[in-house]
Amino acid sequence: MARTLEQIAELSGVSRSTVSRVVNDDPRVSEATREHVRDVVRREGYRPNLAARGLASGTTNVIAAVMPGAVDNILSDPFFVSLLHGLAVAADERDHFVMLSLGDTSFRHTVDEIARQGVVAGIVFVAGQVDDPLLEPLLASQTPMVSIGRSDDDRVSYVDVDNRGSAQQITSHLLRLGHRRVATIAGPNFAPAAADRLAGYRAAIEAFGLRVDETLIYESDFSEAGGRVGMRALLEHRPDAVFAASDRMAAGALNEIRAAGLQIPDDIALAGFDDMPLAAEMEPPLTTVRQRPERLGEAAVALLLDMIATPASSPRRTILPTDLIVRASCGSRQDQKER
Amino acid sequence: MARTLEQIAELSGVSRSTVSRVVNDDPRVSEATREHVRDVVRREGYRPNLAARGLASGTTNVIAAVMPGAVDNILSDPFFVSLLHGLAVAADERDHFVMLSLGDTSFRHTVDEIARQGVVAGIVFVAGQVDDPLLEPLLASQTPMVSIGRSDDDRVSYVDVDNRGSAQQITSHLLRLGHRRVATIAGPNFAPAAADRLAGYRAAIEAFGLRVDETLIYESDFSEAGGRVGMRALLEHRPDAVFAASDRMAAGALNEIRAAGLQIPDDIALAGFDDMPLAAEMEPPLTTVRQRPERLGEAAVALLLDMIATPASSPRRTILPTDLIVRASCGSRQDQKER
DNA sequence: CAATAGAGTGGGAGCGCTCCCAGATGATTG
DNA sequence: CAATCATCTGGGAGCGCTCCCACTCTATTG
Repeated sequence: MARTLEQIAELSGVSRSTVSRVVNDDPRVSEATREHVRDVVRREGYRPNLAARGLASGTTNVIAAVMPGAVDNILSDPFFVSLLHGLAVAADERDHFVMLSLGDTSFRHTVDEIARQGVVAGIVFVAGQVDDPLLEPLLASQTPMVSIGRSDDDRVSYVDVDNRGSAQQITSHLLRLGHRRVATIAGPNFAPAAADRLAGYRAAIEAFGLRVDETLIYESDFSEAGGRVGMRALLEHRPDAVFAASDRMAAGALNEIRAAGLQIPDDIALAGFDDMPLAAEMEPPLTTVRQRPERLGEAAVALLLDMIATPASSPRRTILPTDLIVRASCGSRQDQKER
Repeated sequence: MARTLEQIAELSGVSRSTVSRVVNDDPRVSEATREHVRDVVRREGYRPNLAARGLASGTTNVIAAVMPGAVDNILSDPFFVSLLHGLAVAADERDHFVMLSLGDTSFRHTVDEIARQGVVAGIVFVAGQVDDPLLEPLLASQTPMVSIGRSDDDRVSYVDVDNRGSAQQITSHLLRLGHRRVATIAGPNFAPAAADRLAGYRAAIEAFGLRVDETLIYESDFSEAGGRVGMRALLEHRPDAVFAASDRMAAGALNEIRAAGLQIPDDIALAGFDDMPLAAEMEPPLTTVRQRPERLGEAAVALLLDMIATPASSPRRTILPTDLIVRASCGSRQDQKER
């Protein structure tokens, strides 16, 4: 059924080697031969056998996406889903496959296997937390790896968005609108992104010449429930604005604010992070930071393939920009902008 | 670095063949030899090279998950995410890998590649619609395949939940509670699950001795927005209960009902389908049909590996049960049950 | 006790490809 | 015009495994 290199060679009257060169875009083939072989390849629908190629060359065109941590958290989050999408698209565009390795430590088995032999050309690693226990075995495997999200480990290459800068920007925006008691519902401390956003929040307040009021900081998780809990706690301290570290948290906060009989943005301004579809549909629409997780995925693949193509000892980093999306929830109507 | 079969053979003083037998659990090895070789394998951390194994045996332990259709729709839906999770877990448990092929027709390329050569042992196919255009090439590839969700094509093996029966059950429940003008917001007609749920709805009404009122049926998409639109249209026809074909639609319907100043369940009872986490948290909590997409994923892997192990000409089907989850939104308090 | 059957083991062949070296051909040089 | 070179092509070797056949050895049979 499926043709082999040898058969294509015979059909086009050249040698195995020449067909191989054509298929792999090796320049040392005359234009005429190349064209002819290409025709035959097309006509016969020939595709090289991946296993054979992998065996002979010692590499593959498979990228592993390792997403550890509690799966419920991971996958219910649209962020990861978009990320995965970006990975898949980018990999496809570059003739690579994405192999999935989801889940918690029970997947240790698979991770081992992925890491060990030449199964995959590289790994995209989505760390669940700072110093994820999977990091070490993955690094030890010597397989090229890109982490999604910053890592303190200086052996790790990563792609990330500018969490700190974005958080500072949106917090500054709230301050510039006249809010003074700007609170934040932070993400879990063990997540680098959460720590960075909190740091950005602090930086904005200090840059504005105010002192950070620790009672206006509540650490929670990224979920909607987490946002509700955080908001409930913060309401006691009478903030006039809240920066939630994720849109889902902002949604929870919104419900809580409303339950307290307060108006958004008049009584309390609200801002989120992510710009999930949900954000624009909230009532009022949510001011937030737009990040494009698909871009992260694409960038990760690009970086990874680059690292594979031209190995370097030092890790590489890519930081993606974000956009501040101003909507009604922060109270930045024209008249308010001026006050 | 990585050892080969041959090296393990030498280290344990037996032949390549014997090690291969041990690794592959071939019974034709004496217990003593087996133990000894196992020890060496463990000690050396030996893992067979997948590419070599694939080349020699002509098969792999990779399963492709092909999820076509508009990705935004697919991946924003927790259903697919859970499904993917189930696939990944089940595959891992059975020493298989999941290769991801997301996306629309731009992925045709990858699908081609997956289908053609012996890259994957089998395919789990998530059809976006009836007669998905990807179905034909996938079938033509002769690769064992399991579809998630029913297919009319009698060459297709699939796993599915009992959409029709579940919809009939929940609709009957509404009827038994005393509701007579039971409407439904159906899913898109091209989705088999949507068609089945609608059929179940019709069946329940007829089984109850009523006539189906076509004005009480609104076809929409599975999204929350779709639910809102559908509910808005249905409100004109004064239903006293609504069965939404997904929880997300139910959420949209709920907002719309509330916006119309009506009470749930007193003015209009509401029921959904899926039992997403959201359902229990709605106000009031949503009566719905629980399906476990992870189970679908597991079942698909189980069926697929079964088909690979013992090929049969006729397609196989697995239908998974669902649970009716009664909560407050349908108005089934004790006193109402009796009226 | 020769004939036969099983159980356990070893090694050759080959999966389809890439890599490397060698050869053929024609163009370029002093 | 012989010597050198670049360009293109062909074929051997081998990647690490599985599969098959052959072989040895012990246990069983009439």
